[in-house]
Amino acid sequence: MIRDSRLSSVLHGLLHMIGAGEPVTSEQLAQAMATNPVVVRRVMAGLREQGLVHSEKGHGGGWTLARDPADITLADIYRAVGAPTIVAMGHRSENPGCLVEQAVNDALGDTFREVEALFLKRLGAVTLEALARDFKRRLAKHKQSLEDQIHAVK
Amino acid sequence: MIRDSRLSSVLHGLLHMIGAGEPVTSEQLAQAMATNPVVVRRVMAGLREQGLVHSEKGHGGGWTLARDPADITLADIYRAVGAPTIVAMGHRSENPGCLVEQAVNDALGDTFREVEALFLKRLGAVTLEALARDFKRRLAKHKQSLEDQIHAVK
DNA sequence: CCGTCATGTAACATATGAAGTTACATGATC
DNA sequence: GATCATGTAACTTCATATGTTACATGACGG
Repeated sequence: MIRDSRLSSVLHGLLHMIGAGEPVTSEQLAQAMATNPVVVRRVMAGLREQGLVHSEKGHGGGWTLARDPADITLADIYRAVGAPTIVAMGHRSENPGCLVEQAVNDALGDTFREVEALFLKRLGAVTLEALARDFKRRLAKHKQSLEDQIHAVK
Repeated sequence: MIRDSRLSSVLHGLLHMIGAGEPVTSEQLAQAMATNPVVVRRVMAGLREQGLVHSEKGHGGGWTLARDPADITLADIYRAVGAPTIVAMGHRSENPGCLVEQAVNDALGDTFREVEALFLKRLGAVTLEALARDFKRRLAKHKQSLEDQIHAVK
């Protein structure tokens, strides 16, 4: 079962970065990601290794996107956040000789790879830029809705 | 990430059941599944609710298949073992109003459903009977291989 | 019936891994 | 060199899956 709360969390942080025109500190990201600074650094370290973000120390330091958001897809992020294989069964590494698992893997091995490929393909079709645009649209709509409510009360 | 060690474990148990012509006790299944009887009952309870297996108390009691193995697919088992949704992101139930997650779900909601559908479709194409046959084939081959080794030593 | 064997299930214990925390080192800017 | 930020190791929760104990329920065989 795919259940990555980290991907969701990281996206919060990245959208926040796009909004700000300057480096964002781990402290600030921790707010956006509803966690604490050290966890932010830990997670962002993965993205940095993949060349998605850049970090700077000292005054005015913090995190920035290392690439154009239009060149970053959700697949990049998903991989960087650490999802080696999407589908895995049993204790393949523990009992590689188990005949039951051999039979299952023979019957479904291709399926596992196929499902994973489909998932990543779709993730790869969504850029961070597209997501940010959609998010901004929702935000504007949300604000409008709030204002309408205020007017209605008056 | 799909990572169901239970499916693999349950398959061990079910193949064992097919082999035996009589009810198999939780104790015996626990051996086959490398766990203990209570866990077996817990897991098998899910299969029973789906009408895949049947349990009988008392002398000569135990677990039996409730259906022809040719009519049971791995999808049935996967579902019964408890995998409501394969793909899920974030804490949708916690922050249903979160705009970031709304954007992600809008962009990938169909993908999630699609990936899950593909996975279940492939699982649905493999019957327990087919798996059992393949397993037996491997077992025979394995035995043969062992005998060959013995002969070679002589 | 009554003893035995098996499942059914609640309640608790343990283990595993993710997430959070503390502490301190490193490097950059002022 | 004081301050601000990341980098990282070590430790502490926390959640969840799994294992365990204990006992109730029901079935069969005498």
